[in-house]
Amino acid sequence: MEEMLSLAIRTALDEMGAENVPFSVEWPADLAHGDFATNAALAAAKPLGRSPREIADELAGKLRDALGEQAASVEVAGPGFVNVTLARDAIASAIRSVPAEGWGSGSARSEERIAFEYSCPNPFKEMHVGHVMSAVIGEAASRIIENQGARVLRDTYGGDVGPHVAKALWALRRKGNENPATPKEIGEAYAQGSHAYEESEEAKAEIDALNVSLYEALAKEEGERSDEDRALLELWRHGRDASLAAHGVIWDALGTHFDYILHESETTPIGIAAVREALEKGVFVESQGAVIYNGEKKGLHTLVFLTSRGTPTYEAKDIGLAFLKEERMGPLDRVYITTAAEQKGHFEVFLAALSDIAPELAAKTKHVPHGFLRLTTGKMSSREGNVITGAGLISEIIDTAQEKNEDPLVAKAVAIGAIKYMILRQAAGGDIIFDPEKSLSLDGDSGPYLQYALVRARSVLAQAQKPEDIEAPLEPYALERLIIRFPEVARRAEAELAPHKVAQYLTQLAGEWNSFYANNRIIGGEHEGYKLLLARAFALTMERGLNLLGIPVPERM
RNA sequence: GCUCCCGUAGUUCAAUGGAUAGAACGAAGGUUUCCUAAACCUUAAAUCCAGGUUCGACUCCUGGCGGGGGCACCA
Repeated sequence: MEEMLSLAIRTALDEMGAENVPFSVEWPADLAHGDFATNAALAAAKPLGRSPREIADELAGKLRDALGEQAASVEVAGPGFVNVTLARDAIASAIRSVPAEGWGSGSARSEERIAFEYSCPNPFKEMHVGHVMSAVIGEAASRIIENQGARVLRDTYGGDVGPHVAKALWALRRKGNENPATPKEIGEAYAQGSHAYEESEEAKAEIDALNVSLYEALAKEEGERSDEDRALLELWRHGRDASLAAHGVIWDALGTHFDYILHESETTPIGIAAVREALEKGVFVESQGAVIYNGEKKGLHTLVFLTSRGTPTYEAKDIGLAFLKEERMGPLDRVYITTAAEQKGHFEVFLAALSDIAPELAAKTKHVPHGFLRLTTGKMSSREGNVITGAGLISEIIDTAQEKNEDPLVAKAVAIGAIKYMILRQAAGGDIIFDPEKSLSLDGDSGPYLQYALVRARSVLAQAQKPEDIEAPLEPYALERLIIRFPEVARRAEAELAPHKVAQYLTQLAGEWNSFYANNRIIGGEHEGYKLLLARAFALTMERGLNLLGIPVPERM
């Protein structure tokens, strides 16, 4: 419908001599202004040298002819907007034809193969809320992209080598723990190692040495490894496996999964080789024993890629990762990488370096920054003991949800819905302010609000006879006009990679449904058949919308 | 110091350069012989400051004030 309108406006403008004037077709904030509005007359006023009202009148006339029975009215309003209100029959027929499958899907990306990286917790550390945020955003974005026809390959990438691993391993060895099984043991070991690293010169030296030893042991062929290497690697594998198993539990709870789990230990050799090769070509330079990328030439920071000890930093590993993804997951049309916004500067330098090494890889890579979850009670820090782990957040919210829901499955769906909505309701990239005292909202602007609206609609449908298509009431409900916008909302959310657009829309939709529900008797009321069709269309829309966000739908509430 | 991002009701967030800046929480009041009151209906309440561009500015530009991130051997 919107496309048809755009085309009609374009044609009309062409006839009036305003060929290349850009214009927009938008949804008036107030439904009283119609279903669509265009600023075309305002935009064309200057180039045509005529008054906006005059052009708007002419344009409205042309649109009336072009749209025919589709439009109930085409009116000029305000300074020169042209508002189009859809005809009752056009709306009703759109409501009747909402498909049971695939409603709101598109084909804009149907030929594309896309890698989406998110969550990315490090082994040897507990998953914290940042990784949960990333997982929620990444899963929703992946679904929104898939909805436009693309094949999305989800991947997560973690640092299974590096100083943080050395700290954990060092502490585990100190305690004589050769087979750590729980994330808690590993998390504590990491904390102890970090502490020792800062407090003791001796420990620092040992940990640095251990870090290098691990890199070296990994780089050797199995036959070249010493007993010491093998023992270190075994401990390392135990720790990594235990961490990954714990992360898997949380990913499951969040309803996400990965097609590829990639590790820094795999990207390290590729990254080092690529950086060394590029060093010879002058992409990197040596400075104080380290290999650095001089970002100043592109207005960026200068960053170390290979340290003076010969170990790679995560920028070098990311170079390796770009190649590894292409090799393992490719061919890829686009590569999305989600990280915390604080890494923006680092990412720019990485991308600048990559564009010098492999421009085709850099060109298709896009960074998706996300904010932090911040506490109203102050900054999270392990010293303060107010760090929220992913597991802790989830179990806390489930406890809250359980107060109203005895059924654990329902409580879980409500809790996960609440967490996901909290993260997805606002534009990704900004911090989320979380008040642990108030916990999080299960009323109003919340995940459960959306779930509840859907559960009620389904309940009505379950109790009613099969919807019969009888006459629609003369005046369309606001709910109807909102429902038919869904495909366009989904399309825009993908184009702008903005899951919150879906969340915002669904909240408005749920509000409109709740209002309709409260003010209209459906079963046994007037126009029962049509109202049931409307309830069905609403339920399908909400269901699809929640699905795009990855928010589960409980059977009842 | 350099650089990036942000500043909207008491609070947490929306608003592709458009019409009367929209929700929710909180506040005040109301709604249940009727399909689930996690709901609905009312009311009060906001664009940091000063310029500029534009028919039109929360949005773009300049300057200020305030907050946050980043700035080489962590990730």
